[in-house]
Amino acid sequence: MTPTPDDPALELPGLVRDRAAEGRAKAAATRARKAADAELATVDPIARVVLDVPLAHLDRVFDYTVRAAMAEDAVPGTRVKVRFAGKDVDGFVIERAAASDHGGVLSPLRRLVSPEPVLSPAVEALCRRVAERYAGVSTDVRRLAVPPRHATTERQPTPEAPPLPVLTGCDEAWAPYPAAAAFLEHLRSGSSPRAVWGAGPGEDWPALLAHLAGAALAAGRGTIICLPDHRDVARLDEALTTLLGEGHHVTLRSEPGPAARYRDFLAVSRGARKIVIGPRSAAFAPVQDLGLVVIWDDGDDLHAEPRAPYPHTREVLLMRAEEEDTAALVGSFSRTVEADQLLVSGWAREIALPRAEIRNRALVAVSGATDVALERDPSGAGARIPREAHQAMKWGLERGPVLVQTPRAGYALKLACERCRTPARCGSCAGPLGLTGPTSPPRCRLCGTEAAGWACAECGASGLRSPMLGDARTADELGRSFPTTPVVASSGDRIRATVDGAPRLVVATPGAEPVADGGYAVVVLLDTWWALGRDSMRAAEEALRRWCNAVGLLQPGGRALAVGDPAQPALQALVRWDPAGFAKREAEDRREARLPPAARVASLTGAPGALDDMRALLHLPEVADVLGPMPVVGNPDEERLIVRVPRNQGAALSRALVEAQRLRSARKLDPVRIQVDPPELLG
DNA sequence: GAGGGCCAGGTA
DNA sequence: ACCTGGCCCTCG
Repeated sequence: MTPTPDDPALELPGLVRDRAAEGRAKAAATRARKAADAELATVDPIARVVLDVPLAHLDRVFDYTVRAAMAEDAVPGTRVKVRFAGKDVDGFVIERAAASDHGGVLSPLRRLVSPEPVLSPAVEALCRRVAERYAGVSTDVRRLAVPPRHATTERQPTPEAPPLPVLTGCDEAWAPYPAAAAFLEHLRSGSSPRAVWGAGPGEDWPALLAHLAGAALAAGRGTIICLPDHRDVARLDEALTTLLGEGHHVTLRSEPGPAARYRDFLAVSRGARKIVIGPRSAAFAPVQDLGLVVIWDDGDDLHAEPRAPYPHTREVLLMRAEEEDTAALVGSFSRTVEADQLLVSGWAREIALPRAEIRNRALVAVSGATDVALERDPSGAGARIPREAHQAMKWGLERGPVLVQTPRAGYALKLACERCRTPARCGSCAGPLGLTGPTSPPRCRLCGTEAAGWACAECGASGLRSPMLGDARTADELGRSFPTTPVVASSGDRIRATVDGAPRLVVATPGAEPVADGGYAVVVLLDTWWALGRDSMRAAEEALRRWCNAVGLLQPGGRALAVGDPAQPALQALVRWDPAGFAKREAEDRREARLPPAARVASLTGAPGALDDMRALLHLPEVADVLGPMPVVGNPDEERLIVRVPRNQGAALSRALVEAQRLRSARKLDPVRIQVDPPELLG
């Protein structure tokens, strides 16, 4: 535009003139804008806005003025665009106010993205509490809570819910649990009972949970039920549809895509649906008149959110129950130490089956896999599936389907020399050899090279044994033992959701068990030693949970047999169907080890230098204990620091961590990842 | 995150 | 007298 002047002095007056003209235009524009700005909303002209910026030091509200044109629509919970530090930033209106306590000049809301209030006050409060407790940024939590906007979907109206059918059968379904009557009564009368529910073996838990949601809805109260995986969600979805018909509940999931996800979310936020089921993210659903929150199988690690700030669904729901004063139910076939803590502290009551009723429902036994049998049959097959197990399967197959739970996927995972038991190695890369099927030769599990003519490097023997057997091998073996019985396998990426009630053998890995129509006649648990031998503090608790979930699939009066060491406490708890008692023992161990839930623990991960200055910025409670720094497995560039406080200092710990993170993020220091009570610390 | 003020220390 | 980099704070 302006030609480059040869002589700056000569051109200077021109520049001055240009500047003056620009200045006048700018001033006029400012005046015009000021005039428009001056027309502010007459009522509550201030909007408090949270910015969609994941920075700890910006995790607070900022005030903006609301122009008259937006006065009606910029309600709490709406998405807006605002000017922040010279840039356009997304945010949510949190509240409207008559005045601001900010000393400086306020900018106006730049744009109302949509008049749809998607962040309800209750959910906003929840996001803040979750962020506080997990020493994270509330923006991260809001992203878990509010799905991305889909404009087309938003323009469509949400169909109203049909009239609620007459509900029957709730009290009958819950009748076996004596304490359930009081829970139901309180739920219906609008108060907020809280319970830990130990479902009995063979329980049709989806039906019972559907009844609870129905009872709440009949009392005008909404329900959220979180379940670990999509198969559990599908089962409950079906039970709810059976009980209530279509149109009373939504299933929040991510699979059907952003449009469907947003449509279902809007159906909830607009109040047209009051029952929400789904995995983790459903815990944040903006259910109106929320009256009940439920978590099923809270020990499943799928309930732990893998994204920052790593909240656990159980904790989110329990916070919600407190904040919104709702009823709460923590249900499962097993019992976590955390659920036990709820009972011990008196926060919740127990809903359980009387012992006599448990005995009516299932007979659980242990069959020892003895060393004698191992000696006799070095392939291990005879010992893995002892005579008692075969007999139990035979008994079951006369009555219906039989489930065989075997802890490992694959065929023979590891091979060793038959004579000297030296692990078999690949000739070209020294990787471990394994079998993938009954007819294919052993292969290297690393490079895939076939090892057809293998001979042991130590002793020269050419025979291989497989000390570790997979579920495919188990299915194979059982197929030979029961030649006329159909055998189906379910594991890994080939999971079968259901089987009918016809007699058959179902071989499945834990968590992949199909649901049998009418329940299994018999459940056999193989290789129980393997699950117990995992290198994890929670190995026994997790093993028992998986066994209980399998035994949970029995038909009434069914039998279960676990193959393993009868002296093992976890197996004894299974035989007595006493996961509650086992959780109490585990709780005692954790208390002694000063681990959650007896303590609150934070894991701080980052570059060594970052951890050093983090420590300098951290003003921990007096009682805190700092462990480490220690190296992080699999990442040589990072170290980890563990900070531990007694449970009642948990809030103080989180506050200190947040404060340090604020300083760090303002100073652009290297990031430190914080995880509060990380599940993998124990596992 | 980006931009700006401020101080310290080095540079012309 | 001036530039540069690190530090720290503000941003509505």
